[in-house]
Amino acid sequence: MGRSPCCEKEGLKKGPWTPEEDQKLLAYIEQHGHGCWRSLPAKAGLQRCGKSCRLRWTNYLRPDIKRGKFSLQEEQTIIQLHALLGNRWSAIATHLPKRTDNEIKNYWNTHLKKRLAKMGIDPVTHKPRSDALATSAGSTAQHAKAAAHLSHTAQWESARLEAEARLAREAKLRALAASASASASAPLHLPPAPAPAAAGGGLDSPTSTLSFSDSSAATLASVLEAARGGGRSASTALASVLEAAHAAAMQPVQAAFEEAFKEQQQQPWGDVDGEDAAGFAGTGFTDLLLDGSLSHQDVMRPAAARVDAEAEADAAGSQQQETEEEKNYWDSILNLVNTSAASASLPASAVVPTPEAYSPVREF
DNA sequence: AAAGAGATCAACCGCTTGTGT
DNA sequence: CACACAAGCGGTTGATCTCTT
Repeated sequence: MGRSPCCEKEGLKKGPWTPEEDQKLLAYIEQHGHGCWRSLPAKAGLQRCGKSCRLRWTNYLRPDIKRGKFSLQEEQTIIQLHALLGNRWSAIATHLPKRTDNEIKNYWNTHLKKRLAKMGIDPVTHKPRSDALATSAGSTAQHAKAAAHLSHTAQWESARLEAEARLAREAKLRALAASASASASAPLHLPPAPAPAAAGGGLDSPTSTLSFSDSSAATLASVLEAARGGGRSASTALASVLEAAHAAAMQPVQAAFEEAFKEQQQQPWGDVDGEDAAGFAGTGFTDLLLDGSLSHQDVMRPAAARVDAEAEADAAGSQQQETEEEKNYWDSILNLVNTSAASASLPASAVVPTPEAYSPVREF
């Protein structure tokens, strides 16, 4: 309450932008920067609300926007990041240089979501459909086990969050320093360029320069960093980290994607996007799965194998084996994060501590 | 060639968050 | 601390385009 609607004034135009309007907006921002969006339309001579202008600028007119078809690599990155972050489109967009959150959101809703669904993967949870996992016998035990695992994960991640609080401070300091130097060299009339992320910090930049040709480890690490430094609040960061930990359990499925992707790279595909000359096929790696080259079972095998292994462990009462498995699993994830963080020249203090630093199962 | 269905994506809406007073 | 405002964000809509019959 008390907040006036953004387009309360009558006579403000809505709907598609005309080239003339685009030109006015572009010319004004190039000359003065956007400044206060609410007052911009009047100054620029536009019959639009500030919100509409901001949207038009950020989603369409901004010079650092790449338009057109998403590359295979971008698709893969989106899927991975969505598994970790959920529908946090702006966060995902920070890891896809020159792509807007709106564009990514649209692409997810119109392409990727459907593909995953067709493959029998729940696009929300990124898990194989629940019916594939829940067998009639022993499902209760599995649910209890899953809950225990989740609880374990939450405890473990909560402990790690303490270390990440420190990282958040460091990341922000780095981002501040980077943006200060960027502003000093930015063009006079344009808004300050977003801080580059190459130095390991400032990953909340919409034009992050993080290399996406790197392994998924880099993605995971950068996402965790974003959760630390780019989150809106501590609670959001906590939620992000917990979600990330939970979603990381789907790593085997992601690995299957990678495998399918590699196989596809060796195929003589046509219709390759010009920017994907590195061998990315324009048909999309999921098509490989859909056309039968790689069966659904192939895709599901890694995840299913894990589930099966756990079920067997249950049957055998082998809690020891399971504990080892989980420990190894989380160790491997952390190693990925640490390796990536180290290679990104993060200070030694920024490297996430290994589970040995604190007991994986910890009382609150 | 025309009509209908489906896909796409720019833009809007309303809520949340951050910040200043 | 409470409030107001600006900006950001994600969900949704609707116009337009493309494909299919």
